[in-house]
Amino acid sequence: MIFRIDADDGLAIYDQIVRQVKYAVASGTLAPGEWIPSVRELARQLTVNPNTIQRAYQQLQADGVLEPVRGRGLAVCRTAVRACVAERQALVLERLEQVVAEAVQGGVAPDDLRTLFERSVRKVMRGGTAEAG
Amino acid sequence: MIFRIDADDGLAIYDQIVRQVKYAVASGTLAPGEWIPSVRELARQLTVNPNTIQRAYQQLQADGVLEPVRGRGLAVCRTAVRACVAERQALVLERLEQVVAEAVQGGVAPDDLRTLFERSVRKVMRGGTAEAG
Amino acid sequence: MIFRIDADDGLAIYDQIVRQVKYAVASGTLAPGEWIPSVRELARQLTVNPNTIQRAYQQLQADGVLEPVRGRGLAVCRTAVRACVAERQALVLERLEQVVAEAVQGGVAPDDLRTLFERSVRKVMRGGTAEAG
Amino acid sequence: MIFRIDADDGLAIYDQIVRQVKYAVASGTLAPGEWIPSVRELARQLTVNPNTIQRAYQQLQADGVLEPVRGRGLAVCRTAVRACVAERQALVLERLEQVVAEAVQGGVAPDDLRTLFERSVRKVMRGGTAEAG
DNA sequence: GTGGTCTAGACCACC
DNA sequence: GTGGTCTAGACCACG
Repeated sequence: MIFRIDADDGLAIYDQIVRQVKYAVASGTLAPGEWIPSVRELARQLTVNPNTIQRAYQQLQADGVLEPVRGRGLAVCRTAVRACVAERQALVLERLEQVVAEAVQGGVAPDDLRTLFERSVRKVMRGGTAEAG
Repeated sequence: MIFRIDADDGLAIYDQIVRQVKYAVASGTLAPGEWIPSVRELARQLTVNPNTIQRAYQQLQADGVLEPVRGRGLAVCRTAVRACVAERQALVLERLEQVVAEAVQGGVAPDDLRTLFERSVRKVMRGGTAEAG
Repeated sequence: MIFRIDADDGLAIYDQIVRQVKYAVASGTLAPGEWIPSVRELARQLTVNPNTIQRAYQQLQADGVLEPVRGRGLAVCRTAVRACVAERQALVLERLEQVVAEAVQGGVAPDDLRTLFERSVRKVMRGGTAEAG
Repeated sequence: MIFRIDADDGLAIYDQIVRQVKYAVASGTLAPGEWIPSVRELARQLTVNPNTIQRAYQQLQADGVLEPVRGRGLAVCRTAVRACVAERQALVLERLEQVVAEAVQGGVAPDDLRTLFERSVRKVMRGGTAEAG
């Protein structure tokens, strides 16, 4: 499990962690029943304050993704996968709609938008495969 | 010129105004040389604090989109159109790439992403034309 | 609006605040649209760290009870009352069931339990009216 | 002697054991002079860390409910019954008062509270008898 | 070792 | 002035 934090994301650090954990659960990288890194451990890895991690984990518990096991740590809930997959898709759709809406409203032609979209996909795929392989 | 402010956008109000003015210039809705509403006027229209409008207009001046004319008000710069068009496209592209990157990294298949994208475009086109016409 | 914090409650301070705000909304003491004391103000009143208040308010936002108004403060959501009333009743019922279940399971006779319950009600009513009047 | 541990109780495991032993003594299920299961035995039965059982037994000794017999184990004190009965009743009363106080303070009408209470008793009696018989 | 809570104090953006 | 975020460091209960 490796998380990447981007301080310039605009999104709060704890929120980036929440999102990445949910995505990891949705994509199977983090399986139900598995242990998530301890608060202190992840804080050390990301060189972030433990409180920030704590806050992220707390929200993940409130969202039913993690469950605490007294004195052991935090485990991925067995019921979380479906919700995470659904949420991920809903989130992507929502953000796509927002971008598309603003672009169209701002006078970008739909066909130009499709071109830009394809360019994005290709770029990300290149970057992703290049980075992964 | 009508702007729409969404308090729940997450984006700051003054930023929404800046963006919408630039989009309006890019799409020709706001032509070079035209006058932009006064701070007080727009603040009244949007029921927003005048300071907020002031801040948006300052940013637009700093970005070279508006220029002050002594005793008259603020006019759209004649040189601003090209920059606004470029910026709009760059902005859309940047946001698209971000969404696409996160989706792919989160395990969404490219084809699923295309489906979601097309759904967004159709939805926005429907909503947009319905709302406008 | 006056909140009372009991450090020996066992329940976390921020949780006591959350519960009291919800109860206040449920009972109409805190009306929809009203402003809630600012983070710093309430922290000063209760001589508690602002972060603790902040955390309580954040959870109340997550629960849809409060909504932030940029630069103004936090207001009680207009849709929150029904949910708060229902939650209050559900919570009371849940806790009653828990106490009753443990008592019965622990060998307390139902009639003795009723006596204890009536004694509690009378005591609280006395205390409440005495305190209020 | 069978104890039931509920990890989601909120109450610490060792505390659940302490309470259940006291209740058992109060209701006569566990008679004075009887032996209580050894730390290891009970830990195995409940699949709980032996340290946790140890802690519960220590607390019970401190409360004068159990007494150690060299080389034999822990026995229920002959003087413990009265204290356990009194403590059980006091505990139930205390918790009832707390729930009632919060409910009334939160705006629940006393008569509504009585209805909720009776509903709880009936539900628990049903569940209890159904489960026991 | 684990998570949970709290304090103290700082910085930011927004209105 | 407002809320939002983060750091630093402390203490606690639990296993």
